[in-house]
Amino acid sequence: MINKSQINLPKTSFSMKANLPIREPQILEFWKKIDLYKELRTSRKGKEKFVLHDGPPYANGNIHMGTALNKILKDIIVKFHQMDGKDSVYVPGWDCHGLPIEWKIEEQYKKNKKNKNEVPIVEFRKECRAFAEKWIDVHKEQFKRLGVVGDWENYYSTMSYDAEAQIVRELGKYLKEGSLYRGFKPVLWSTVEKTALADAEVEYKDHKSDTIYVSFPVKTSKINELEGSSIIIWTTTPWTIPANKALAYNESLDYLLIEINDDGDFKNKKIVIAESLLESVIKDCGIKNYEKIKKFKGKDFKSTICNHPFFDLGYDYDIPMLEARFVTTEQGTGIVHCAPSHGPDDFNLCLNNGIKAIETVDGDGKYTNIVPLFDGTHIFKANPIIIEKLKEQKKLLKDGELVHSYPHSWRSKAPLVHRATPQWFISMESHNLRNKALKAIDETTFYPSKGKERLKSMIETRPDWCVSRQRVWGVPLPIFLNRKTKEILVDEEVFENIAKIYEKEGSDCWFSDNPQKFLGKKYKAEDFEKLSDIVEVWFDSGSTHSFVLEKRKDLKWPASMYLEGSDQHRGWFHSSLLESCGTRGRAPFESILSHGFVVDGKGLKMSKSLGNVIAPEDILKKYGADILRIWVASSNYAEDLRIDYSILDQHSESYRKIRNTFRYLLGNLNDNFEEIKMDNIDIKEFPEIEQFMLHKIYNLNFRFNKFFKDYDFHNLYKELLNFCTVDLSAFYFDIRKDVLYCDPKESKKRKSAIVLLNIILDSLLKWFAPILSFTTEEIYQLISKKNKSIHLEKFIQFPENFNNKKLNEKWLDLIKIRDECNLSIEEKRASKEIGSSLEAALTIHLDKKKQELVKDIDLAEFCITSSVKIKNSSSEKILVETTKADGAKCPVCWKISSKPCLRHKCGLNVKKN
RNA sequence: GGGCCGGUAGCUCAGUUGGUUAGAGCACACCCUUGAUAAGGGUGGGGUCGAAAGUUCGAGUCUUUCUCGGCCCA
Repeated sequence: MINKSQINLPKTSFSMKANLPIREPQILEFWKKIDLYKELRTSRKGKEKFVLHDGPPYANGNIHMGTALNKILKDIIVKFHQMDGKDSVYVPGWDCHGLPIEWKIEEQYKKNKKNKNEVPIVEFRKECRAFAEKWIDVHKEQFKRLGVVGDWENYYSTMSYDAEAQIVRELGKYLKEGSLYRGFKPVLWSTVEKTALADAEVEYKDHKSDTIYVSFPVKTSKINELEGSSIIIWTTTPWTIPANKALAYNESLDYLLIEINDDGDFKNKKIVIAESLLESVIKDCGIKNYEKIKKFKGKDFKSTICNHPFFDLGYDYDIPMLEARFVTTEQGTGIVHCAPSHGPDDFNLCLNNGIKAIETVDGDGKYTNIVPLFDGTHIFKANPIIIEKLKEQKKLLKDGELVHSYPHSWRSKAPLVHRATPQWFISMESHNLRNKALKAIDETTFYPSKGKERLKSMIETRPDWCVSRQRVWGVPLPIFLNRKTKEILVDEEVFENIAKIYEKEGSDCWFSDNPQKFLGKKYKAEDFEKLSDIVEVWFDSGSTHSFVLEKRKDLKWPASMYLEGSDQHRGWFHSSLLESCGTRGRAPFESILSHGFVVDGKGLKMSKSLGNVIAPEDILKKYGADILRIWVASSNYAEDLRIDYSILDQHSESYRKIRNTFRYLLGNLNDNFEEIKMDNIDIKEFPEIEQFMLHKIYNLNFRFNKFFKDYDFHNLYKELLNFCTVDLSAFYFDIRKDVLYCDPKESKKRKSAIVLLNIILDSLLKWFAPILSFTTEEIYQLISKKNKSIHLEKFIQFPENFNNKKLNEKWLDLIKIRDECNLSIEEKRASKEIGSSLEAALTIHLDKKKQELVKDIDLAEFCITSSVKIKNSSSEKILVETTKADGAKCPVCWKISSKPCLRHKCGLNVKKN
């Protein structure tokens, strides 16, 4: 018997078992030790920059799958560009101001029986700041664990003094321009938190509302028949009736005047409703007997004036009927009651008709003293009283209840109301902001392209931007109002003075220090009223481009890319676009990549109640970050991304395949990697199969580049995985085991294979590095003497002469023959005549053309059999016969032959080498 | 309720301007191997392309409706 040491069996210290949860933290330590981020910067100093500007996550709570997906995707892209030779800079950031953190602190107060109102604002804000800082630290570690490389030491935050200062400067620009104005508008208001809410802070869920059909007596009308009749409206907010100022109709609808004959308050009364809603109204109100009096067009309502249902109780003003497109026949009566203080549509309609909104409800949700009868009543307790009063006045046709989708506060879950309040707005029109933004969208590349339309349609229809909030944890609006003239103080010197102060000490002082400090010497504090509103958080994060991209020397403005979840079309993409277009006339990004949401294996969103939530932490513990990174790379981010444990199991199977591909390479190279100078090699000296593999590598790299350019990672990953399984494991590796194990080390054939293995290892390492950040590093540390880290490497440029279309075609035909051989072998295997393919002797019947094809090919080697005989055939069809090979098995190469094995002298005289 | 996006094998994904019998890898089954060995190879089964109707000589691809899911808005 031969000694196993006499053949070249693979040997490597790269273990088959990955043990990622243990190994990855060690690699993180290593990156820390070599200061990878700094090395990356140094290595690309002066090169073209790729700046992926981080959308700041809110510094609150542990990360979830969505955040993990986002950060990994960012990291993959950043690493791709870095390996593409660019200086690919990533500076992570956090969004720190805002209601959720305030709420957390207030919760703590409640727990400790502390009264928030007794705590000075500055102290409260300090606690908010500390809270945000704590979560930034937590996030930082969680993100690093995912393998995300960035400038973690010099992250940005919206609460840094620099940021707060710059936000003041940005607002100053709008104030100076005149597009930031004081308005009085209904905004979504929480009477619990006593604040206006941002769009993103609103949740819609089912709510049971009181519904009422109310009659408004007609005072005067051009339609004679309407005299003495009543207009019927339907509303789900009875408490807005005292604020009613108008009624709205749609001129294109048909309306009916009917007379009710049922007993009750409305006996013999005439009422008006839309024709198409007649059935639903009579059913809803239980009207049994009625008579149609007249049908008329909505436009005939023009100039009709009604009385308020509480006319006799002090509501003796006129209620005009106004035309409005927003009136539909989906629900109600086809006539809508308008309270300009309590609805945006109502507000706009009334404003256009000279009816101003007034403050009918205060911040706590109580009617103000300008509302007769209800002064001091809370609106949420007013419905029964109003219904009672309407009954009393015989103006209530019907009341009921309705469960419908209704806005709620995301924090307190309390129902919200529209309430007219003094707020600060950035106009979409006054200085052409809308048009500037639309143009900027056209100049931006979107991945996937459907994002463009999504953002566009939002910008086209959005109202003016309300940037004020009546809270404390945020950047104070830097506004002084002249006590006499009520004019806004617009003076760049003052804004700059405030900014300078914030840079030094932060914005807390706005609330505590003498206003004179901010006004400087030019103005007297007693002449001005200092605002106490803060800036809404979307303005904060929308300004990150100004205090991060513009301010930092290592970055550039505009960013190469913004990358966030698709919800950010209305969030950060949106606010950043507007802020930047307003101040700089263009978008702060060149491209936008948006990704879908993480859902469970069935496509349902993750929720505690469904019990389908998977935390990144669990995945890291069970699988490791590289598996999670594979999940990210292999999923199509243009749509929602599914995840569950069975999906992760599949991906970890793929990971093992990739890992074993590397193990084969390393084993046969005995961990001695040698970088091949590819321009110097004479590929014609290689056996054809090596040339064919070089062709495959060249073309794979071509597609790789294309996929990378399109950020099409799931197809890119699939190509790489298929290369490992199909082209390497089942083909090249399997065929070449014979040469690698059994041929002498100095043989030309084996040397060629070794060159190929080096090239393949090098290529795979680099292709996979942005995705398998940890595993490729593990391998790189094993074999390379060149750089400190795989991530400092560049992608390989393959020489043109690797590309060989003609050879490729030939080999595709050869593989067809091989497939036929395998089928034939399998038959004999199934009938138990042979086991291993080396026990087979093949006879292949080929026509002349195919014989030409196989002329220089060692088919036995190619099919991994002991022998192949070619026989003439007149048919184009490939016919293969398999018989059991005759003779003895060479103890070295395991081929069976009746003659001595030439390569190894039958193992009897195996050379030591 | 409205707008947008999506539904192709158990899983992740391909499927050009409508044109043969809808593909790949993984998973699965069976077999082989034991010199990549908690690995490797071979073969194979598996799909009413979410549902229905329509346009067409022909539909996974176009139209409509419905359904399920996601995001956004009200």
